Amino acid sequence: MLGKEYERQECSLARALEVIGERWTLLIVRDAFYGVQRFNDFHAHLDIPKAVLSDRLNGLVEDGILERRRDPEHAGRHLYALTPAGRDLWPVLHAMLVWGGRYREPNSRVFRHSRCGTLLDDAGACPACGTTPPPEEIVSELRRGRGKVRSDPVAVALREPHRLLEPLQVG
Amino acid sequence: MLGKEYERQECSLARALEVIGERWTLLIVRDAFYGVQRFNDFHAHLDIPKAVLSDRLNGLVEDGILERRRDPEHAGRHLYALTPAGRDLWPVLHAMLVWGGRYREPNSRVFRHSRCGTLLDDAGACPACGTTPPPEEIVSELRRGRGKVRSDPVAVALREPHRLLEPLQVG
DNA sequence: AGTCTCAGGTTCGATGACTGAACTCAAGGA
DNA sequence: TCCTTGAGTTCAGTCATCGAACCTGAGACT
Repeated sequence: MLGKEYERQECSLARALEVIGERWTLLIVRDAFYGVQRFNDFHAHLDIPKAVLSDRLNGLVEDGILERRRDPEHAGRHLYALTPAGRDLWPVLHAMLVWGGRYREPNSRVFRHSRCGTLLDDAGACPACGTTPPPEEIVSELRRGRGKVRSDPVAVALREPHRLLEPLQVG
Repeated sequence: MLGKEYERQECSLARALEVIGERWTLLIVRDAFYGVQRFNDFHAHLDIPKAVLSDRLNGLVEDGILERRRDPEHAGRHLYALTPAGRDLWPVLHAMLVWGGRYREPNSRVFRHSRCGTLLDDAGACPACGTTPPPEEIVSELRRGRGKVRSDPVAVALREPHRLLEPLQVG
């Protein structure tokens, strides 16, 4: 995005948008919540040009949203995982998912509290427990009849219910 | 933004980003919550090129986030106001303000429940009332010692506490 | 050793979005 | 009448994004 900064805005919204406001960035963060960790998996699932993906991943690492680690199983490869600051983006993501689901198109996935199996409400809280579960306690599963469009390995792996932040077994 | 769409993503987050994911869009929506209604006021407060502002306002009207009305006091001018769908973006905005305030820079404004004067918590709820007030019941005021940077008429008008969505008296 | 494949990038030209400045146009005031 | 102000539109230059092609290092295969 041309001039991703909004320097003249003295506002924490502007500061947040400088980090997560660029094209593709929030979709990358979403996939990170879904457990995607590898460059190729992001690439396969997002249809994003590799150059842009590389740029965004570097930016997210620099900004402290993602952490880059060496892949212990494959020398020379990396794994990307959300930092605590990145995990704290869950309320933002959830609010956008809810809004989009209400006004654009129902989301293809639903979210349950892993402790009790109850569907989360629009505020991200569990009506049964009366708490707002952190992402580690949220299980995401496909809504019936949806999610058959994409056939990349990540989309296939995500057809099974899956706990957020848990590394996805791809392929 | 080049190809603002994310067609291959079957996800309500992608749908939401197609509407509010472009540069400047969320800052325009923020100002609309602050009561900004006129083209020139958005322009003065955001330092946004007029061509882009015009494009974004048209897009937001098309997408049902803003409503364009004739200005009853000035023939040929317009007023922009949030639709119900636009007002429902408040949780998204608030979540981003909170995240940016925590990890980037404390926000220059704070938010209180107008009924009881209590500061809202990070989830946007009023701890005293136990409810999550809608934007019409939220008063925003400058945090002490902040907000002296900009001197445009909108920034000046916003130095007084102000109820969200209430048209701002500028100039 | 030489070749193949694959993940994870980088490089490249073409296309399209953003920018600031200049321009237009209509309404209202001096 | 001229001037100003609000609300845009137009335009050339700059910059981001796109998709395709290319590169590199690590195993794996022959």
